[in-house]
Amino acid sequence: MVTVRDVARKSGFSVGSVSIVLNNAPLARYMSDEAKRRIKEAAHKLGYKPNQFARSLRGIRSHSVGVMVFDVTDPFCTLIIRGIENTLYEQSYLSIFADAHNERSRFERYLEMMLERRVEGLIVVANWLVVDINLLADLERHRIPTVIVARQIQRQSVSSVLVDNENGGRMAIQHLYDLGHRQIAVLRGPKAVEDSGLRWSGIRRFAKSTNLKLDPRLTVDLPDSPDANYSFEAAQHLTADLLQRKLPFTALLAYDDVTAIGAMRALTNAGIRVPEQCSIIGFDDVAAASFTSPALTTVRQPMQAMGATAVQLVSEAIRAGSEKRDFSPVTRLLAPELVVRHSTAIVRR
Amino acid sequence: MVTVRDVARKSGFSVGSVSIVLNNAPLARYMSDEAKRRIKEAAHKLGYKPNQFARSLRGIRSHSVGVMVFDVTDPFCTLIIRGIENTLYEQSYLSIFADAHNERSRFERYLEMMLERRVEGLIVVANWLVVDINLLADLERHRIPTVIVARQIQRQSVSSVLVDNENGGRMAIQHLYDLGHRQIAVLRGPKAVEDSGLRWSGIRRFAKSTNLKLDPRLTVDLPDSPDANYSFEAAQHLTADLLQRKLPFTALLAYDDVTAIGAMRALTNAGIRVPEQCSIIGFDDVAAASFTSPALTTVRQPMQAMGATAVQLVSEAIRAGSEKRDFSPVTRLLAPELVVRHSTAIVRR
DNA sequence: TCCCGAAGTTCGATTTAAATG
DNA sequence: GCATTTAAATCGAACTTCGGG
Repeated sequence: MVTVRDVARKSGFSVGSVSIVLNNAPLARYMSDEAKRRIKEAAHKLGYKPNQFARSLRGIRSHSVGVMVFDVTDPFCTLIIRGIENTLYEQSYLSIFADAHNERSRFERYLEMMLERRVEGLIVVANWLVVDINLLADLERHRIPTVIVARQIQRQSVSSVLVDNENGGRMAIQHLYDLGHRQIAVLRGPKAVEDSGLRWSGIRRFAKSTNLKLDPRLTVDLPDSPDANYSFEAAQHLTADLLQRKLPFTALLAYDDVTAIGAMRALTNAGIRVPEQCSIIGFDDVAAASFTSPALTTVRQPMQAMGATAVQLVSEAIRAGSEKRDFSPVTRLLAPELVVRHSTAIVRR
Repeated sequence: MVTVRDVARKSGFSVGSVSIVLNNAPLARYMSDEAKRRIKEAAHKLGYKPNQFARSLRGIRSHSVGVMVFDVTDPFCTLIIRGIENTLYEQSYLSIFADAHNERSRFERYLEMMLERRVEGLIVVANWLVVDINLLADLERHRIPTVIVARQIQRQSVSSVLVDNENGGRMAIQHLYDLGHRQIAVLRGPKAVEDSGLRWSGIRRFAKSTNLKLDPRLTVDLPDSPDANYSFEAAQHLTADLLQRKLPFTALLAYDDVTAIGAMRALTNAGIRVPEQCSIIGFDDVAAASFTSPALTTVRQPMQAMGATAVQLVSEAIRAGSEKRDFSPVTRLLAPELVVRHSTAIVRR
């Protein structure tokens, strides 16, 4: 292992000078260019890499950010992770990664481990499960910049990044409306999930503004569940039930893509052709959405951008902290985007 | 921050004694039980947590393992990541995570950053892209235990964990054969991907043993590509081409699930019903496989187990290293599993 | 005033050699 | 000499102080 001492010996300067030059410390302006050059050259030749532990021990930056995901298995979050990774990379941060597995105890233990490693910031990807209050209190107790992705939080110290759910809900229903659909079934998400409520209010607002009637008997909720993939089966059953009630509908608006795909399966099984006899629209634009037959029309969440934005927020907050400026947490709502594929069509007359 | 000094003050002993007791060092047997009790109590009361940086600085363990993924976006690797995470968690390791983005330069930079953090071991998830030779040399230069998942490597110092591809290929073809299929199209993976070759040799071996004829005109290769998701489109085109040639086939064996789903789309588009007119079988058992209509029959890779095994191998190697024992790298082949869903059926006469 | 160096201190935990009764 | 405990050195970087030219 090459240390400052080695560089000092090789370059003929003292450890102090080496440290000053290599860190571009204020005192470096008193050093001659020649000295700087020689020191840098020696460092490079020896392949000197400052020991991160020694730096961190001195309370300098740890150059790492904690990334806590609630469920890596959820297809929704892989692109978010890429966005996070990508942007952290650009800013030379390394990420300490943890999959909380939707378990509170894991979350807490990981949080502690991350704090021990002195992460400079924390990004929580809160897919699916409800984040309970105590857990947020945990996040608030420590004083490091925290951003939560895909969930809005009303707290003093935590920023949020998420898609504009209300607007997204509106885009979905409007797309169906524009295609001429008037009898629309809505498969809402679990009641405990806030996203679902927001999307629903976007839907309702649009309906009200256009005098579209949404039959309450055609509006059903997914059950609460800790498993994101379970919603596929649940959606299948709910849709099958819906069909049995013999209430006509020409389109189905689903809470998310997995739900939509489940619904599509139920319709196909019942001999109903998509989109000729029934249109389907999802939400998220998960990878699997383009793999279905027909390919799923959906409202895309800009997941990679969400990840990138999260990193920008923490990194701003970190900078603010180190410069002793204030940084009040913000909520960033990113615009969703309608992706028209082949699961929606003009209504048959 | 509570330090040893605080514990020492509170308990009335010296820092040294505190350290000795709390770490159960050899010298601890000379300390009175009473002293031990009081020290432990004080530490507990103060909520003392040893500073990881200080420990690591002294060359003790860093308690972290690097996890390098070539492409997080690939649905294939999320379950592997979960397996890795899960097992690392059990062993109290924290993971430093990086997404190499299929780029060599990123890989190298991340590798360097990880080494700076003194990761005790390294796990590389080599989905899709070919790992080039130089890169392996990089892995070999440093002396930390390394395991590569999903790729077999003939090197002195790197262990491998992967599915038994050859056997998996055999299982796939045998399933089709058992259903009565004799005219089978095979969509192989890119030539540069070793997995594909191994699966193919399993297929050929089975064919030979049963006198099944595989028409070379029905065997096509996916093009090499840096993007895992591109294979969906490629498979679609290849299958469409195949259909145009008017060579009859009653089943299609695809390199992996994404490929299979692409092929399924092409068949559906051409008005061919799956599985009634053509059976399809995939490989991997990605999440999307159960979402297609009909649900995809496939050969499952035990991805979570692969991740877990990788961790076990590094952790064994780390232990061996710290006890100055030898640990020669091994290759672990995990058994695939046939998952029969609804995309395969008995051949029509 | 400008340029540079030597030496010492700090961070927190571990480990050694040494000192106490 | 023995059982117990402790002071001091160590790890590597960074910053401070003082001092010389």
